[in-house]
Formats: sequence, structure tokens, C-alpha cells
Amino acid sequence: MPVSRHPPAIFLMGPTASGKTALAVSLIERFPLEIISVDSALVYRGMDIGTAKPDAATLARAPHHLLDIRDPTEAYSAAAFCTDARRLMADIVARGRVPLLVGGTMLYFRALLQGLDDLPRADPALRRTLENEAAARGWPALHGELAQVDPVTAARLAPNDSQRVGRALEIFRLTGQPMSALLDKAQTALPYRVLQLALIPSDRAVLHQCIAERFDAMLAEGLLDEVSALRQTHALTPDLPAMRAVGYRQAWAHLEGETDLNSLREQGIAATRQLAKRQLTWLRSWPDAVVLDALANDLEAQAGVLVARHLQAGQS
RNA sequence: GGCGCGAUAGCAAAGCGGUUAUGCACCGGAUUGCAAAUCCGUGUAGGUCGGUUCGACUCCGGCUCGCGCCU
Repeated sequence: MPVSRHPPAIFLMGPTASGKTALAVSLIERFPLEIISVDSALVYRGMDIGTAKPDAATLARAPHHLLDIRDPTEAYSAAAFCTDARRLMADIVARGRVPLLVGGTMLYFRALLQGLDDLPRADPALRRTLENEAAARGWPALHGELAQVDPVTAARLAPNDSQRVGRALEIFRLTGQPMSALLDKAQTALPYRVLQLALIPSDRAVLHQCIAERFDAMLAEGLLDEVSALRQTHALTPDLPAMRAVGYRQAWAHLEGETDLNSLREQGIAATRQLAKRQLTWLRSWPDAVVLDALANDLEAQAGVLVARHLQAGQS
């Protein structure tokens, strides 16, 4: 066995509504762990119902880092997450504990694990400029422009992939260099021995059922009230990352009178299913994932064995 | 009982006598500072029975079902 000097850490990854929080709570009560949330929506203050944020009682038992750290008018990012998470992980280790990273934002997990290249940060003003250009000329035209300055990146991007075409152009205009020339320069892999658990329901139909039930529960708990309250207290627009989150986008459309209640429900559930499918796509090809069936009766015991073994491995 | 209209993929909805409708959903995939985002890909379906035709989802008729009107 190759002995690693790195401290241990645990990832608990899984699609939405698969039971990650419950499993994390059970683990934290048996091992010296501290939870870091890996979720691009849970970072927002005031967005509780629609994000299925753990409630106060749960948080009292199992505190989560990286909850409620942004205003819904602000943007968060994979890079900001990496910075925050690495700092928190070091703090946790310094306290003699082990970081347990729990969530479903797979890009954040990957960025944390592999590191990000040294690229310029997002530039809101430039993004607005690019948006305006795209509104006038269409994204394929900007993709054509990208092909002139960065043919390598343009070749791997679809002409309509607004976000990536925009980002690649942003990088070029900021640095004068093509994004493709800046990759694989300075990635630093995470200096931890990581047990990577993937919590995946063995039956998609059951997951879909859980998603539908949970969305209905969110509506019953007042998702619409939550969103309209946020709209009153914040200068929100529908293109903000927070308001594009699953459930919030559909609630927004309904509050604008664009959809009836039944459409809101159907669209919200469908959007959640699609989110879960994308998360599963990440997980299916995740290199070192240890897959746990979210529907297994002895799930907590299985996870406990793996965690115990992983923590012990570093001792000797 | 009579007349009219309709019956198309999981749902919605078109054109067309012989070449992919399309939208949504589902499913698969991509994924480097917005990622719960953004994007890409996959559909021979035409109520049923018979007829016309080289060829019918498309034309004709019977039947069934639905909707409306009439008695």
C-alpha cells in the first residue's frame, strides 16, 4: 500500500433527492467529521424551501459550512468554492477532524479535486458586453469570432453554447491569449486522501417519485411565498444565478403570470429530474467513485464501514 | 336514432399520395470562475377493418370511440 502523507477527506456526492443529507448526519454522529456543503444553490441566504436546505434542527446536529454565504443578488463560482473549501478543509484538519464534503454540484467537486487552471476571473462588465453583442448578432457569430482567435476551443464548443463561448471570448479579451493555451498549466490536485462516495439510487423510477413528492412538499411549505418575499426585499432579475435555480425559475415564471399552478408543478418536477440526470451523468464516469445504492436498507452501515476503513488507513 | 366534426409518438400539435414536421417530457452525452447553469444528440407515430393505387398517415367506405348539434 502506498502510504500517503496527506490527511483524509471524504466526498459524499449524489443527485438531488437521493438522501445525501440524511446519510451525512448519520456519519457525523459516528465519526469526527465536519461537513462542507458542495452546492451552488445552498450558498444563498433566504433560499431555504426550494433548495431543500437542511432545517435548523438538522443543522444543530450537523453544522454545514458554506451555507448562506451569498446574497441572492450575488454570483458564486467554482473558483470561489475551491478557495473557500480548501481553506475550510485546512481549518478542519487543524482542529483534528476530517472534512466531509457533501453535495451535488459536480463541477465544484471536480474543480476541488483537480484544481483549476490559472485563468482570469469573471468580469461582469465584459460579460454584459458579450451578452449585448450576442443579443444583436447571435451566439454563432461570436463563436465564429472565437474561431478566429482560439480555433482549438471553438472546435470543441457548440455555436450556441452561450456560456462557454462567452467565457472563452472573455478570457481572450482579458488576456490576449486563447483559453486553449492557458489550460493544463497550473492545476494543483487536492492534497488529501479522498474517499469518494457516490450515492446513487438503483431505481430511477423511485428517484423520480421522491423528486415529485419533494417538490409538492416544497409548494406546500410555501415556495411561492419564499420567492415573492425575496422579490420584494431584493433587486432580483430572472437571469441571476440564484433565480435560475431549479424551482426558483419556475416559481418566478408563475409569479409573473406566465404559467398556471399545474404547469409550475410539472415544470418544477421536470427541471429537477433533468438536474438529477445531469448529476448522474457526471457520476457515471467519475474515476474513483465508490458507488452506494441510495435505496439499500443497510446504507448507513455500508457507508460507516467504508468511512471507518478510510480513516483507519491513515493511522498506521 | 339522424347530421356534422374529430381520432397522429408519453403529452400537445401540423403539413403531405412516395423525401425528418415541430414543441414539451423521457433517455444518452458534454462539462475549467453563472453549473440547480449552458449546450449537444436520439423518434418511422398516424383508432380499427376493408377498398382505390405501382405506392396510403394522406383518397373512399364500414366499424369503434370522443365532441357538438338535431329529433
